[in-house]
Amino acid sequence: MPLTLYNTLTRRKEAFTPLVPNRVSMYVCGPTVYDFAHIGNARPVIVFDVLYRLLRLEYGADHVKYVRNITDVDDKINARAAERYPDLAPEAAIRKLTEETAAQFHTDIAALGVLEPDVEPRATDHIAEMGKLCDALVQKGHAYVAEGHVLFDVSSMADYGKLSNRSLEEMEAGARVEVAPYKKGAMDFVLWKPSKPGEPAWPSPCGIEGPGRPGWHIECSAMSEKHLGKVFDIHGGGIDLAFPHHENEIAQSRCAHGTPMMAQVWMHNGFLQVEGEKMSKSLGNFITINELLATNKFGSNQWHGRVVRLAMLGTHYRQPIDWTADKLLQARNTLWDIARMMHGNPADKSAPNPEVVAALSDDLNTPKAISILHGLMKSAVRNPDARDEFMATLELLGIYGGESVEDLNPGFEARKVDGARVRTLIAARLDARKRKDFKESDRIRDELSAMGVQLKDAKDPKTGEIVTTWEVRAAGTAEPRS
RNA sequence: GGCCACGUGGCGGAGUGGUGACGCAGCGGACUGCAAAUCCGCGUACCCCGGUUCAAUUCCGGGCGUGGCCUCCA
Repeated sequence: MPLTLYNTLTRRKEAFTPLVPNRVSMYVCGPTVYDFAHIGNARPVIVFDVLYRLLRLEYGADHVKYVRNITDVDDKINARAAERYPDLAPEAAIRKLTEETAAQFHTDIAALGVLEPDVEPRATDHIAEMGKLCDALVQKGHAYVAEGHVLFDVSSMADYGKLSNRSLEEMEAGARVEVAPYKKGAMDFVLWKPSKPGEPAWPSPCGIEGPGRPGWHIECSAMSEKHLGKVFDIHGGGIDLAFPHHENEIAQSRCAHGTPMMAQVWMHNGFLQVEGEKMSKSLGNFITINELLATNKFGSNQWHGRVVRLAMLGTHYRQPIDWTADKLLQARNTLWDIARMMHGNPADKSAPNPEVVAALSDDLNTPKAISILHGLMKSAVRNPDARDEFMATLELLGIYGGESVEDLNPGFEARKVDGARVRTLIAARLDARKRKDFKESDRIRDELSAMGVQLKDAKDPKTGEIVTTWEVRAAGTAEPRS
């Protein structure tokens, strides 16, 4: 199936061909680990996981290398570490903070059903590589040393600004911040900077005497080169990173290596809003992945990770997404339907549905894929033979992993009912129904309903016997249809 | 101010130069003692104004609205 991807660099959808035949390399900007990952951070994690799965399907699992980094050196980290662990030495505080935060990140996104990347490099393990990049850039005249800093000279690169489609003149005209006196050009950016006491510090490159630390963008240039090479296939991240982060990555990597491109395809997921507003701490609508999964803070419910994932994939990745409780409710209903049918059905080695593969191959059209999925679900209800393909398709999207309805209903334990008592009451009701004592049977049904138990009567197709099944309704605003 | 993205029915959300994807909700019906579930059926949607065209929601221009980015900063 030919794969088409929208390339921010050209502002077009383009047919995708790996640079090295049958070998796909992908780099996605991961988190800066200083705090809980928020729901906006979850979007690229989920979106590029779908792409990873699709690429593995097309090229084979061993032919795709997916690198997603962890940035563990950053001013925000330094500040947060000092704030949270004032009694520890700076270095120990930073290590503690970054390790804890990275572990939390892994826990949170594992619930979203994402595969692990092939390599998850950390910035602090690549300081030497960053130094080499600095050296190379200075040697080639693309960077200069000033007051202990290494700065990239943007005027040395003819097409700087191509990714974000802005010219140097425009950017300089729009600059709102005072320019540091040691910079040659207003848009020059830092590759390396001196460390003050208490800040993380490494031996500086480019002949600088004092210790220092890397600037923001250099870590991704270093890590992508080490793990994927000087030029690779796909680079992904949020649209907010296009400028300056990715623009500067391109500048560093291309100028250091003398290559015409860094990655051939640049993909950016759209921004996320919450209930129609920008997500920000000051608006009080800031929501972390963990809060979604483990608290009732959003939409008065806990949400299973698969529900979060399905809700996220309901919007095309390049579109802005408005994160609402209603989306989660709809996703949960859909997953409940899936779980009712598929729970306990072992996964099969079938191929996923070709139409869904085609939809995903068209620049990851997940909403269309999900719509096709609804049709597959109908077929699978009627025809158990269709379930293998359905399951394989669910697997490709990563939206269902064999969970039961109860699994998909976090917080279920809190509402747990006495199963033996429920079964006794159901038996009594069936008995009353046989006697046509409908008053009594309705009374029992109401009693169960008050306990949060919903009954469903069905006839056994073979015997004609009435079989009653039951489910516990979820708490909160949205009553499931079960 | 500059650059960019988006604006589709009650809601979500694809897509297309000419027969109203799909889901949720809603309505009608079948089935059921009732209820739930299930099944069948039901929708004069494309922000506004111009232009191109036999034909525009789809292309072009302008407007309005929403959002993003605009240097080492949170």
